[in-house]
Amino acid sequence: MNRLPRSFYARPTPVVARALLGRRLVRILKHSAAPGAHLHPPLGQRLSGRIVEVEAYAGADDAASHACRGRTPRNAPMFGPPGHTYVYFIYGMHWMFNIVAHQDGPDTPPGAVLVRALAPDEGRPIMREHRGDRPDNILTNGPARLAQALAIDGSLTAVDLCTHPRIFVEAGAPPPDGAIACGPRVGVVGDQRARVRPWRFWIRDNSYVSRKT
DNA sequence: TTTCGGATTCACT
DNA sequence: GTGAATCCGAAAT
Repeated sequence: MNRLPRSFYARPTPVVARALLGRRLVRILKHSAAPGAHLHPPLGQRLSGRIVEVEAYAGADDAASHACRGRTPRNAPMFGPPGHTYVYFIYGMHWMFNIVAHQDGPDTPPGAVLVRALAPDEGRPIMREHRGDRPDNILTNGPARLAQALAIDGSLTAVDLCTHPRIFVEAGAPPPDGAIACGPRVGVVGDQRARVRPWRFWIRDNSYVSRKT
């Protein structure tokens, strides 16, 4: 295990977003209670995938960011230390997994990176169960899908990726610059500046990216 | 206390 | 391509 250090997340949000591509998001599930399980170390089932698509949401002047209207109980993690999680519920049924990322300090704007897609790796059979036995090509290509596949919900908001035993990001292998594409974020409507900001980053030609264009 | 709409997905046409 | 599902946070009443 080789977790990304706190300093990785303590940079401008779009910089962190781009740098997260290719890294490995890891989720450790508790073992089901098997006879004699208490005799062994709590290793747990390991699920993981490489991050292939992300979006940055940052600053007081980003109308698409949950933090744009100031701190509330929901978005409080975005105002906290970099390297923590921000998980929220939307559309009455979906969980979105974000990583808090912004420069450290008293007057720096809050920000977070939405993880939109993974290329699934370890624990695929378990992810498939979580996803209702849907085919592998729609296992983790979408923010709500990957949260479901990795069993991520609100209980994992505001936890520290640098120390939490059951969710973290490993250094992995970032793609070459030429393999990275960027463009406007998905589902952002209204405010013109927010709409056109090229803060969605993905690995070019990767089949797990949530949508074309 | 009510209303509104959302960083989405799925089933169906 | 279209509409439904379904809850909660935030703003308005």
